[in-house]
Amino acid sequence: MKTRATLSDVARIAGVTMMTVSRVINNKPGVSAEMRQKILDIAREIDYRPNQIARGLATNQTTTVGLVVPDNTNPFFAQIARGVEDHAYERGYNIFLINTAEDTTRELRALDSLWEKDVDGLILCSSRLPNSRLEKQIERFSATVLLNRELKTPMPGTITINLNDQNTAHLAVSHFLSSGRRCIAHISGPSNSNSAQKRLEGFKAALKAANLPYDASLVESSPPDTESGHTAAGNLLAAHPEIDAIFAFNDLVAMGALQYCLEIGKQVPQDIAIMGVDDIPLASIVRPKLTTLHFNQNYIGRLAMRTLLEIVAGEASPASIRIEPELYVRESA
Amino acid sequence: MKTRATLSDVARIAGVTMMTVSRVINNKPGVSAEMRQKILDIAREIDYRPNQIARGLATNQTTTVGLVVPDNTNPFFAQIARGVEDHAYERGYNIFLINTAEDTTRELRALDSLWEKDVDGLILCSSRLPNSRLEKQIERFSATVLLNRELKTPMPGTITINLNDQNTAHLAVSHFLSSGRRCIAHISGPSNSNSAQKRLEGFKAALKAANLPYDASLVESSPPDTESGHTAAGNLLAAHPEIDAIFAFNDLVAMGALQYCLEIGKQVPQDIAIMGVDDIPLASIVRPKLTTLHFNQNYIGRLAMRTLLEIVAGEASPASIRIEPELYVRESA
DNA sequence: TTGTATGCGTTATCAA
DNA sequence: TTGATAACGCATACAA
Repeated sequence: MKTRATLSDVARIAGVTMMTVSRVINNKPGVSAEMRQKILDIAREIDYRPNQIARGLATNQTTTVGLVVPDNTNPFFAQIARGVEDHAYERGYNIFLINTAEDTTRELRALDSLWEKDVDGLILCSSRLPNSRLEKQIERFSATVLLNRELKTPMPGTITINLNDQNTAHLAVSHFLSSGRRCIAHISGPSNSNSAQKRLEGFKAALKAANLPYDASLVESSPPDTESGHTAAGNLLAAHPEIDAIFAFNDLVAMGALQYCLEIGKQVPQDIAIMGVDDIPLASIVRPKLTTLHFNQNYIGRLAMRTLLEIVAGEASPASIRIEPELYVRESA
Repeated sequence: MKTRATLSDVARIAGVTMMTVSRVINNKPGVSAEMRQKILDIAREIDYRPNQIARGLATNQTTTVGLVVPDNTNPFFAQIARGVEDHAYERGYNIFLINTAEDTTRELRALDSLWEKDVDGLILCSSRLPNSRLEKQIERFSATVLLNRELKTPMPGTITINLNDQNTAHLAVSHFLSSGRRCIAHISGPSNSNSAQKRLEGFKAALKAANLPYDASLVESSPPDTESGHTAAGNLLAAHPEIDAIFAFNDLVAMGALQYCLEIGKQVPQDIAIMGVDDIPLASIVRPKLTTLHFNQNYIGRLAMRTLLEIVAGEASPASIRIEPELYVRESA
């Protein structure tokens, strides 16, 4: 590794001070045209690149943001991350990606390390932190976007982006009902997940609105992955063979449920209908193709990054953004 | 956002110089036990965290590494990234994630920005850069791990990790042959991908070893995603309806091919066998379950990070690591 | 065991 | 239009 050129290298060669070099590098006025050109030439010649660490120390801006997700392997968050990174790239930012693995200790350490790294902003997805701790953490960052998590009271410098979980559940139940389903089960997400709670509420509300009773034994909580969905469906159907529809927490879970139903010889959707949430790419690949409540994750990711930069620029006020689902009827329901 | 405490804040309160505080923060000897404890207490009290930007400037170490992938949304790289991040977390490192979208311009900009950010090391996956440019880029980093990419000649401070692509193709063809397939097609990856080229070579070699002729019209190049696999299979089968086996570049492509075959009413694997590569989680979810050449991506990711840190620590010599595939026979072949 | 001086590469504030 | 000086927060070498 050859040692990198610095501002003073350029300055020495050009026979000027670091300041004038700094001015041209940062496109600031106050330098003659010929001097500017000369410096630019030299900089290119010796392959000078500003040291962002030093710049960060001087300006308190790192052109760096933190992205914290439960699991970047989950297609939902993978797509979100891609959207975030795409927009970050366009704006000249770099992103620190950190997984929490649904572990609050790890989440706390993630936030600490981002703070130490002095990121310009934070995008925190599906935080599992209790409110008080969460607020304490967020206060340390000058700009934060909370994804999949609400705040009891607005906080300066933070904007929340949430899926409309209530409506999501409502659309699912309505669709089941309108296609004649009568015994609807729900595989709920992690009980400490905000979305899971909201969707369960929506599920209950939708039943009530249809004058149907709510039976708690038709709801099974599960981690948000395929195997867990598989076993949850097993439990549900063992206790209630009469189930003719399952509303799953997300597509991954729905996938597992679908697989289980197929394994025990059920026809989908004839015998039992299955609906997921998210519309991950997988949903349209599996057979039967998954009916799901679509969210455009790439767009949400970009939106999160864009919003974050607006906060950084001081152009945004505390706000909460709600994203609406769209019902994509495919083959499983 | 409240302003953060600095070393000198702690020092002032403790009534000592920054130096002694620095010593206890970094666990260095030369401080009395009581002083150490007192400073620790104060630091916790005012929630002091070392500013890694400043520390980085002073030490030239940022405890930060860059991870460059074509697409973090591709399950293969998502798993790799997870492995990298998991191990980074354990070692106290943060990772910059950047997508190249298979675009060399974007890849170059990614590497430039990582260099400016002064990362301690670089993990570069599936670089699409021509050799000369690649070498020029790598020289700038003190430690780099190249994944899915070979180097003509070893370079100081860099280690390559590659899948054994030749053997991968060989295992696929052998399995097809031993199960009686006679007309084997290959959906090859991007022509500028190292892996794609090697697998194609292996494919040819395996045919030759079996005394079978190589027919170039049985090979179709395709981007490494599901839709592309779908259309590639379409092209192949339109020209050669007699194809009874397809070796796909990866599971995503295989998935698309599988879907296409099902759509035109072929039975898999009775009429046509399909094999992928990677063993992404999806492979065991889809129906029929995909037979594939398994690689443990999480392990590879961790290995890459571990290896990188060994280079950083000066404990490693230039080397090339080769990962062997394992045939996972499931249902599609 | 503790402190002083200096530097890392850059920007900001004045001055010339 | 350019330059001198200080500052960002911390670590290193050397003294005391």
